[in-house]
Amino acid sequence: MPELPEVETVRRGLAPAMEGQMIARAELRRADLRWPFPPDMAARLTGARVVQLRRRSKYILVDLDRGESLIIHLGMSGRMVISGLNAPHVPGQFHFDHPAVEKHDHVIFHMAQGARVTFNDPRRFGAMDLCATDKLNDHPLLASIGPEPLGNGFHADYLGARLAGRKTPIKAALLDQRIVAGLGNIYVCEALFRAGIHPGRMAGRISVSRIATLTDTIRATLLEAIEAGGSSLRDYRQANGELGYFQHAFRVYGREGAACVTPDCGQTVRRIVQSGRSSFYCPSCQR
DNA sequence: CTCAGCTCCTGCGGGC
DNA sequence: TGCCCGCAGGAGCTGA
Repeated sequence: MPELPEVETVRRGLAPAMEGQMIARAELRRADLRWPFPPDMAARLTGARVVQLRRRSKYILVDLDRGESLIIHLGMSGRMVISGLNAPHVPGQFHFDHPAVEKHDHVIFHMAQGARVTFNDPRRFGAMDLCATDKLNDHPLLASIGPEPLGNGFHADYLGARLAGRKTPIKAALLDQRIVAGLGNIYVCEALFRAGIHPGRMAGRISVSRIATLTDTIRATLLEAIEAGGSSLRDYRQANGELGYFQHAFRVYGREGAACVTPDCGQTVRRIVQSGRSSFYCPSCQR
């Protein structure tokens, strides 16, 4: 579920607890998530100071003062919970005591100033790894990821070139992280709806002008969702310290059988399965 | 290279 | 109430 906007919201939410702070102890409550942790991961994190938190695609990058970075992926069910951050002057403040350790709390970062950051992931599709900061671009998980959709490298000419000749449905192409970074099932559905493009349309058969519209709707959809996430941080709605899962109104995702939101459309949102994933769309608005 | 299908994992909801 | 099944899905992997 966490796609680019949710990961970005988590990154922003973690910053007050982690940036500039030392990791007094990294508590690994199991030896692996999707893959085994580096065998010496706890030792390499202990005593390191967090320089800054960055995001690349759906990955959170924790730059440490030792020239290494911790790579974190939330997978599908991964979440971060902050506790014990007693800093009323910090936006997104959380002041409460540490809760009891729960099932699926796999990694706990004990920060030197008392905050605790807990990574909980029932399905364990998440991942963590350590990598030299100046070699991150060569890391196997990051090396082949396409441009950031909110960055300068993502525009109509680029996307048109990458989609040219492709026979795969546009839905699958946009989920391909090598083409564009950070999109998942939800925001692909939403962006295609806004662009008026049917999810089953062959990627290589979309007009130049519609591809330009699509790049715009991808950006707008993501920016709106990030804004909604930022609001949830500001509004203290994440009162339990859990970051990244916020209320957001989707236009088609999860709305099978409901009325299309386009005024006077009158159609009903449909769901189809493409390569094993649900796609939601309006048969009238999307062609 | 491209593309479809399988796989990992657990929680949840529907059907009976 | 309890059991079984299907589904959710990011992304690496395999095989055609």
